[in-house]
Order: sequence, then C-alpha cells, then structure tokens
Amino acid sequence: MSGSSSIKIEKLISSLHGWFGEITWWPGYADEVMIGAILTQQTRWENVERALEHLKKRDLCSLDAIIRADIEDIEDAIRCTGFYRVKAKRLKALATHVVKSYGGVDNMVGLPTGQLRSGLLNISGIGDETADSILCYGLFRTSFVIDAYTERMVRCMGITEKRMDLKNLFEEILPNDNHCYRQTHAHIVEYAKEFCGRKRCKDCILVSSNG
DNA sequence: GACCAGGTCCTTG
DNA sequence: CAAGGACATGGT
Repeated sequence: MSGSSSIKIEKLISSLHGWFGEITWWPGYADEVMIGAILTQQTRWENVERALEHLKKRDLCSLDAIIRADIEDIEDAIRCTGFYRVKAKRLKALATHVVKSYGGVDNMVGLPTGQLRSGLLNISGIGDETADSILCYGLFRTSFVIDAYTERMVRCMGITEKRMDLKNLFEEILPNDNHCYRQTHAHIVEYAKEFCGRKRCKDCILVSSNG
C-alpha cells in the first residue's frame, strides 16, 4: 500500500509545482520564524502577522528579547493569535532552550538536524509540526512539515498513512534540498486552503483518488 | 450565534 | 493507543 501512496504523492508534488510554480512563503529571519511557528498553532496566519508586528514594535521579536521580557508584555503583544497565555509560555520555553543549550541560533548551524529536532521536541509546547516548521523554514533543514492541510489533502487522495509515516514518505520522495521542501509544503497549504474543506474537498482537480 | 483556524498537552476509557 | 477537552481570539 505504501507503494501506491508513493506514486500518488509523487504526482501530487509535480502537479502542484506545475499549478503554482515558485512561490515565496514564510520569509523572515530565524528568530522571527521560530516565534511565528508557535504563534501559528491552530491559528490563521494573518493574525500571526499582526502579532509579529506588535512584537517588533516593542522590540520583542527575538529570542533574547523574549527571555528578558515580562510574560505579560508578551501576552499583550500576541493576544490576537488566541491561546495567548500558553503561547507566551511556549515562547519563553523555546527561547530559553535555544540560549541555554546552544548559546543562540547561530550556534545551531553546525549541528545535525536529528539532534536539533530531538531538542525541540523536548520543549513543552513544541510538537512534530512546530519542530519541523522551525527546522524547515527557520533553519533551512530538510525536515518535511505535515500539518492539518497536508493530512486533509492526502486523505482526499485515499492515502491512509499516519503523520510520521507520511513525513517519511515525503522525505523519501523529495530531493534532499530545503528549497523543494519549503515549496512543496507551501503548495499543499495554498491548494488545500482553497479546495479542501474540513468536511470534504470541493473540487479536487489535482487529487482524484483514482490517480 | 455557530463554526473554524498552518497544535499540543493532559486526562480517560 | 484513541478520543475528548482545554487553551482563546478573530473572521465568515
């Protein structure tokens, strides 16, 4: 069964690339991406952007600043993303981990992706998706992000693998190139936002379950 | 007013 | 292990 899933995913990747071409998605410096990765948990990206602006206005959009800031100030800045109390704690935990373990983002560049991923997953409030987002979009690693949209989309195509198996499938298929990883995930989200509702896909031009 | 949003953690069965 | 609730604001 995993063989047919591979074929479907291969087709999906190339179809989406043809459909969208190159797109820019989640630009920004590493600290900003890491912060955004937590803020976007179960939250629309537009609200995350507003929160990032609030943080920047108050000079709080860096891990160093997050460590020093009062928790209440962080909460105020990110309120518009919802779950603001838990997210403020998660930001503190992330910033503390990066500084305590590595002395800063710059010192993470030489370390293997697997080691960084384990470190991130040990932080309370960072799960698989947030860790992979940080690795892929913040640290330019080849760690594929599986989110709710990706899952919806592949279910639509009759693919039944679980999240981590899906991640492995994508990583077996994609070339070992960060650019391809970020493009593919971005394509999936942009397509699924438009066509894959929570209940059912509207008009799955690219993802018929018959291949 | 109902329902959903680029998750994660904790508690139950 | 799977399922359900909590966390919370903002948009449709």
